[in-house]
Amino acid sequence: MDKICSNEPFLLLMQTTKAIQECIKANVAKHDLSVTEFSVLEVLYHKGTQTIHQVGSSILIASGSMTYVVDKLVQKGFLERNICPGDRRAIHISLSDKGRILMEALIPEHQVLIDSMFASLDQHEVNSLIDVLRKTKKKVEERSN
Amino acid sequence: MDKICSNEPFLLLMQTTKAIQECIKANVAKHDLSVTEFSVLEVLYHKGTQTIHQVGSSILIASGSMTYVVDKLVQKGFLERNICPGDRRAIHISLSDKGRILMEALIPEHQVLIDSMFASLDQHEVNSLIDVLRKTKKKVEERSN
DNA sequence: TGACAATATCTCGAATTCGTAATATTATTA
DNA sequence: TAATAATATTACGAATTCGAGATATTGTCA
Repeated sequence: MDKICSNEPFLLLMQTTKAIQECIKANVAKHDLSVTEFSVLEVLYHKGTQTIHQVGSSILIASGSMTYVVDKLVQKGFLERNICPGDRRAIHISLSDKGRILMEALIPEHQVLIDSMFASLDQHEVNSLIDVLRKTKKKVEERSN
Repeated sequence: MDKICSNEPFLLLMQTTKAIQECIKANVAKHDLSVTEFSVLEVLYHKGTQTIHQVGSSILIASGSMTYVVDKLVQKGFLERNICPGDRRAIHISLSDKGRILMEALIPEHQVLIDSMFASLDQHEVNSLIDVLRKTKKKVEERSN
């Protein structure tokens, strides 16, 4: 978004994030996945079996969208729906063998990609970035309340 | 996006940007505008009459999406389509009186909002943020080529 | 225990964005 | 100058996301 705005940090923040997201999108697209689909698989890979609701909360996706993306991933054979013992309202989803194999290959690759994006920063710069972003995020979230 | 990822700056960047975008979205929604619609009006406010293609390039929106959003804004009475003298392929868009009045009120308010998001940072921190984001953006863009 | 609130998922329609193809016009080049 | 390439917009279908409502189930409390 090439917004016209005198606030330089704002512009750079938007542009940098957009560039990063494009990069991630292009990367997961190689494996015929959308960013949302990848996020779902990522959560399941790290946390194991979860309910649809739990995953949706993790990646901040509406329930109707979760139904859609879970359908897609089941169609592609990367995950399975199962009954949730103890709560018949909920549905458990977990990686299929195919999904686990995919993610075992993808996760390290993804990590390297993310790390490489910040590889030009020294430790001091990383700490400074973390500090400044925390402050900014806090400020923005205060405003939302 | 509550991604599971050990890279702290990455996570914070995504979360902070998301928080900022939500905030802007909520703010323009008060005036019955989407962020994309606001962006179009913002470009026209600052640059005056532009072709649809020029505005689309500025805010990085596909041509088909531009047709859609321009239709919406014309319906709402905020802008006008006009012939482009000198190039009969192109179409000029510009703020209507109603659109200009809206933006004269909205732009300063928007600027205050954006500035307030970074108000907790001192000059040194702002400079550091700019510097670090520039480096990171450059790094990511290199990767995309 | 029975009524009612809360929760989880799914269905469905609306909104938005993209990409490709079609159309019209302009620019280039042989 | 005629043929071709490039450009600007629109038309249209596909993909994705959201939110409200429907259904089933669980939790709470009088």
